[in-house]
Amino acid sequence: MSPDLAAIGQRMRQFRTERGLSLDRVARLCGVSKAMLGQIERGESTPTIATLWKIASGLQAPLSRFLVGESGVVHRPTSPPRHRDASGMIVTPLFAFDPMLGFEMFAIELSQGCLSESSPHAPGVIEHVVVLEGEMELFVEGEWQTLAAGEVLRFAADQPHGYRNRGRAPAKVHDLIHYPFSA
Amino acid sequence: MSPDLAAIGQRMRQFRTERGLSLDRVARLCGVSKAMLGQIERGESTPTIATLWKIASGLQAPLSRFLVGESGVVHRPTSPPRHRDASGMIVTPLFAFDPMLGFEMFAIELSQGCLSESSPHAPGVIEHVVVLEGEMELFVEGEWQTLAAGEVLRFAADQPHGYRNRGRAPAKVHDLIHYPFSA
DNA sequence: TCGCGATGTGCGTTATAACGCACATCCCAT
DNA sequence: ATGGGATGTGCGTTATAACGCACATCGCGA
Repeated sequence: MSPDLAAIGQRMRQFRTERGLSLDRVARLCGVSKAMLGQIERGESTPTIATLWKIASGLQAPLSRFLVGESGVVHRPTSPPRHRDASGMIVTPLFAFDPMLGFEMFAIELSQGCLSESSPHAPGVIEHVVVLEGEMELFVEGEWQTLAAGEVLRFAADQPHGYRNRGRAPAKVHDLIHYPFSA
Repeated sequence: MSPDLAAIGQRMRQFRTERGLSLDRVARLCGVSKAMLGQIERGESTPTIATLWKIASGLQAPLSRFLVGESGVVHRPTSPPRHRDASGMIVTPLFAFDPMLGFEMFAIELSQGCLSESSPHAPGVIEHVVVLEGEMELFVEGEWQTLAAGEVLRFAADQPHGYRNRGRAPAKVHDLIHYPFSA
């Protein structure tokens, strides 16, 4: 969840040393003092976006090169951050929302007979549903659509929508919610 | 392209007013003083990445929402053509790549004993793996990590990485590949 | 008209990002 | 050893990000 501020310095240092650059050289390349660069790499200072941009620009690297959080770490759903809904939905977060990536992802189990109405999200929000097991129905744009295992549906979630399971077995789905770059 | 630092405040203000939020409300949502938010919106102050992260996270918006401008939304279901790899991987596209969303998503089945080495992708590319059935191993940052069903892993894919299945059953996983917003 | 809540901005203070410079260390070549 | 160049870190100063609070303004209803 947290931006992992300590790690952005480590990525910068790795990026720099990988191409054999000195702090002094980088300082001249991007117009940031090498003392500041050293502090950032050691996690003793969090840069402003202005200086981070100067660094990324001077190194010709995308911003996301330094900003992505928690890379290479396995998330084990040990004790459930698992959260049961009143309507019979069991929601398990898979990937927490990350501002740099713009989406979050859940595993959802729909018990038999479950019905969940969802009020519209913010404008531009898009949901992606992948059915893993069982069968479910999605209310989208005024009508119910049936999805079997292996089928997917992408829809605009800034409208009223809902999920239900009228089958005789629980349904397991993945739900990816993507937040827009513009409304 | 230049970051257009003056415009990031305008985008924040537009984002906020579009959903009828007050500075005070946003301040409480993301833990940043409303005075600071006002200054940022007016371009009188450039935030640190820490506060920008707090803002984006509190507003459930991607960082790139304020760093670059974009527009357009498409929502269409995709049909699944299936594609077998030489190494024993069966790759089924779930969601095709969409430039507006910045990612694509596959369902992958790893047959028993399968081994697939992947050369590095472009800088900033991030993969998200979710194990659905069976067990698999991922080579990330110099070491193999084991993932059981229900476990997930996010890693930087601009480095050498690989997948293999040394279990006795086929493994089913989802793979989401996110491409950075280069600048 | 009066007042009251809500909103956004100005102000003084504190925390800290960023700079320039000097110092310590390491690495070679002599 | 020994000196000199290159590298990374510590230190004092300055610029400014960030905070809390108070003030000005704008509806809106009594």
